[in-house]
Amino acid sequence: MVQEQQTRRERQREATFDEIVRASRELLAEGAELSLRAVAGRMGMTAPALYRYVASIQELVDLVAFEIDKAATEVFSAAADTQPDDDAAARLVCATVAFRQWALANTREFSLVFANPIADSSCARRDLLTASASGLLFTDLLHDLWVQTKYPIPRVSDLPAAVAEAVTDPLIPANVEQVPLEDRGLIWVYMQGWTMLYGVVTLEVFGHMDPRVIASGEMFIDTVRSFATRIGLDHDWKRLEPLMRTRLAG
Amino acid sequence: MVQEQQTRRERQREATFDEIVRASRELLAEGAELSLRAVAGRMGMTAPALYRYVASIQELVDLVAFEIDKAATEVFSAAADTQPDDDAAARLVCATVAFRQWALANTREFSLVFANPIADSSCARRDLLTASASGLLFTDLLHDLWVQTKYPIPRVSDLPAAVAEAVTDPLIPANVEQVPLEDRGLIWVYMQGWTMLYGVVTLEVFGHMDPRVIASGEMFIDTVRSFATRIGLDHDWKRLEPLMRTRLAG
DNA sequence: TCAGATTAGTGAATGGTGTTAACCGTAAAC
DNA sequence: GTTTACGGTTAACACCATTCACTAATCTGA
Repeated sequence: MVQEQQTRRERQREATFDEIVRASRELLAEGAELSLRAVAGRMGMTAPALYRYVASIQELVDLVAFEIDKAATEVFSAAADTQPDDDAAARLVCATVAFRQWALANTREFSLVFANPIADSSCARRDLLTASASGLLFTDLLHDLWVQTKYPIPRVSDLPAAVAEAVTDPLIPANVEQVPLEDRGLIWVYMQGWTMLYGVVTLEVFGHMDPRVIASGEMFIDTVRSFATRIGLDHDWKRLEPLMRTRLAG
Repeated sequence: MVQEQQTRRERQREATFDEIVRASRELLAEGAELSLRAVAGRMGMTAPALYRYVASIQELVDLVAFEIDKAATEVFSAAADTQPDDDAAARLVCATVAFRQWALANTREFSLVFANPIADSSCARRDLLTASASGLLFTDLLHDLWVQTKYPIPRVSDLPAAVAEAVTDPLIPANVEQVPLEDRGLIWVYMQGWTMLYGVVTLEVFGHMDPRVIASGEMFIDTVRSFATRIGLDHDWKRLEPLMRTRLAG
């Protein structure tokens, strides 16, 4: 279609664009700082040339963060796929563990994607956030579980006004087209879960927690169990906890 | 005592030290970046002079973070003190709300104190963390509540090994000398609460949440309620929630 | 009291950062 | 085939942390 009649220049441009984010991610993975000079140097260019592709270093960071999120989501998704389709609970648990393990193993990447202020509310930034891949994955997993088990969710009419508005017309990542308006309480449950997960993992990544607790992962397990009861998985916990622990160890 | 026979130089040095953190906090409050040049410039000095007082910019940041934490804790403590001594629940709730409001009003300070990686585990850093004033306040408030209501806490013997170790010999801020070994399950409850509180507030501060939910504070309220049930305050929630909402609005 | 040592500051310099401006050759467009 | 736009360059500016050599003031001990 439109893709096919790409001019040579456009293809070239896109290729360098890809190389920019690739070089950036390599730098990050090597533990180096992300800087225009470093990125440019790695591709045999000079720093000012990058301004033909990004308007500022912040835009580059946002771009890279978006790509990292996409790539990490592949990992989480693969973790979920180790479990059968009809076992949504296990799939959710495995993705959650994968998220935590990835965060601890790639702390600078985690900081970039999940601990980066969105304060300035620049349009580009918000758009990227809204399309967050990991957000979509976890809402999907939670939705799948709900379809299978129909755990209790609040009625939209019972939610506070601001929340009702947010779940019926969400800006935050959520594949909500598929879920009918009456069941949007599900989004609220998702937000609750995400808040809890985010809390433990960020605390662990930043090291603001007893190192022995971090190493053991007990607070993470405790948090997941807490949310598990919230979504009616108590009866299943005897099975899910060992699964979690093996996943954490491996 | 020792203080009195301070030599002139020592007094001078301490005064300059205080001025450094004061200037740093002023910069932060004005929304400027914290840099050696800026701090030195504000005090009519040059940047290299600051190396007589701190070994690196990171050490300055840690120092300032420590002082900010101390000052902020005064604010949280004052919020608790608006409630009578025998109403530990209300005191805890008010301090919690104060924490959240302070974090949202002073996001860069919050990031400095609570979203700063402790990765390098430099001794100085760890020591400061262990002496975190806000951590001490919240453990105290939770302890007071427990003394008053004796809400259920896990037995240390029921806790996972790593957790038991962490609560009997804590590195993380906690005034635990006063609480006997059998009751150290309290520390675990504290860690759970802190994790939840940290999760919401950090998510809100970084803007990784629907702006309408942030503005309304509903997720924050929801999280506090969730923890309130955890510490046996369900029966009191009818009273505590309105208190929270007035505090959030004011 | 006075010499020697310690201390708190300076200016200059190094090497790093993001960013802007002027320029230039080459590839695309008409 | 001429013109235009693009993608790169170099040079420069304004920051940043940090180190070094040096100076002037203060403290210390004989």
